[in-house]
Amino acid sequence: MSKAKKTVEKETSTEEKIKAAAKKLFTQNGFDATRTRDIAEEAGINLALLNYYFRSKQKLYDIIMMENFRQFIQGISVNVFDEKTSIEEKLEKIVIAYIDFLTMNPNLPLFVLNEIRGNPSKISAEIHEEVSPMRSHLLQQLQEAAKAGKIAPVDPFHFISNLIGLTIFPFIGKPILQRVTQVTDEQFQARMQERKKLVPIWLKAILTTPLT
Amino acid sequence: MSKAKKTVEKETSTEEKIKAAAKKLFTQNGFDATRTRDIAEEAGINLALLNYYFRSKQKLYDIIMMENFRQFIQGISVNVFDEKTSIEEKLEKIVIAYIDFLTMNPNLPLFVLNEIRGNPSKISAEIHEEVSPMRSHLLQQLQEAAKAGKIAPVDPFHFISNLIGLTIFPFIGKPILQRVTQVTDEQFQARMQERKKLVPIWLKAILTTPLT
DNA sequence: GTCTATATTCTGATAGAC
DNA sequence: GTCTATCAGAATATAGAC
Repeated sequence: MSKAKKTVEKETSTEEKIKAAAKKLFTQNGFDATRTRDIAEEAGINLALLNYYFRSKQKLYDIIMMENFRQFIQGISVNVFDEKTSIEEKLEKIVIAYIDFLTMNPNLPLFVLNEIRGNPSKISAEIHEEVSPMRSHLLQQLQEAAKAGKIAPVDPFHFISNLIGLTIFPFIGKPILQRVTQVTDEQFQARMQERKKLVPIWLKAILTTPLT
Repeated sequence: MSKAKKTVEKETSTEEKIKAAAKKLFTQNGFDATRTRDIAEEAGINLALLNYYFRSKQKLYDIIMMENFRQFIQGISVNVFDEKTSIEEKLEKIVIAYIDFLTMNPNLPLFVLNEIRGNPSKISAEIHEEVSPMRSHLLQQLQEAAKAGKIAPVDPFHFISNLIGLTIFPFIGKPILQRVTQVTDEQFQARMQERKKLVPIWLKAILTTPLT
């Protein structure tokens, strides 16, 4: 408090403006389709500044990408490790957290999937590190439920595929789904809210259905 | 038979070679990340020939894209319109056809989704034209089943989301799924074969589960 | 139809003034 | 820190010989 500050400094810094613009365009269009000039314009700054703050387009992209990915997987991590909640509750919470998160970041899943496809090894380490414990924890709890006879034995691959497919896919396929089912943006949002309670019910149904 | 032909002409034409190479690279890497030089090299021809046959990279891409998309949606169309088969049978056939098709073209879904995101209006007309009758037919049959009390009333959006999500998503998310569930390529293929019979069972379970 | 060589455009990055 | 002007390289597209 000794030194008087010029202003309250509420404005976002140039660096943050660039990152925000980059996140928007990169997640929307991917790396190759995004021009550094477009990022600069979107950020309302000059092209040279982009290279002043971040050394190159690639470095900026790497930073954005990692932050995106961390967000993407940590959207659910909070809810997985609580020892007290039952597997049913846990699934409910995971699905709700995912849908809420993706409602705020609808372009992220496709972006992440593209990134992984184009650069499999890069993100792999990150995935393994961050996701692995969650997966183990969740699957173990499922196996215990199966042993207790509450659900049918679970194949991890199918379970994860179903969980993610039912939860995330609508966001990935939103344009095609809306076109095919003639659903407006508002209706789409409403449907996703419905799925918060529907998907856990369906997952339970899948888990308890005998495989004739 | 009057004129003697030089050879049996089994070789694919230059135009076809270019299209095959373009399909491979475009679906693998997308539009921007694919270089015309790479297409030419992959096709075993000269770069100039690419512009000789197709006016530009964009025009070539448009052609490939449309053919891909037609394949993508027609993978199921054959099975939808048969009046005699029950809704259960129809779902079984659709899922099998889809999984078989995607096993042969694993990169197509992500490619198509990206294309739609980057260019929503372009494909929209195509979708509406080709898919609309199938959707109507299928959903009508579902509604009749619901009226007959065989299944619960169905929301078209949720049903289509579930059908596509459970069937297609594993192909889109293959890299991440394999990493998370520690599954090899061979095991992945085996799981997809399993899903041919599992997904229809699960869809039936979802359709018959009361929404408490 | 197919090639080589070249023109043209685009884009990431930098130099240098302020 | 921020800008203008510009460079260097890459990529698409074309001209013209064969």
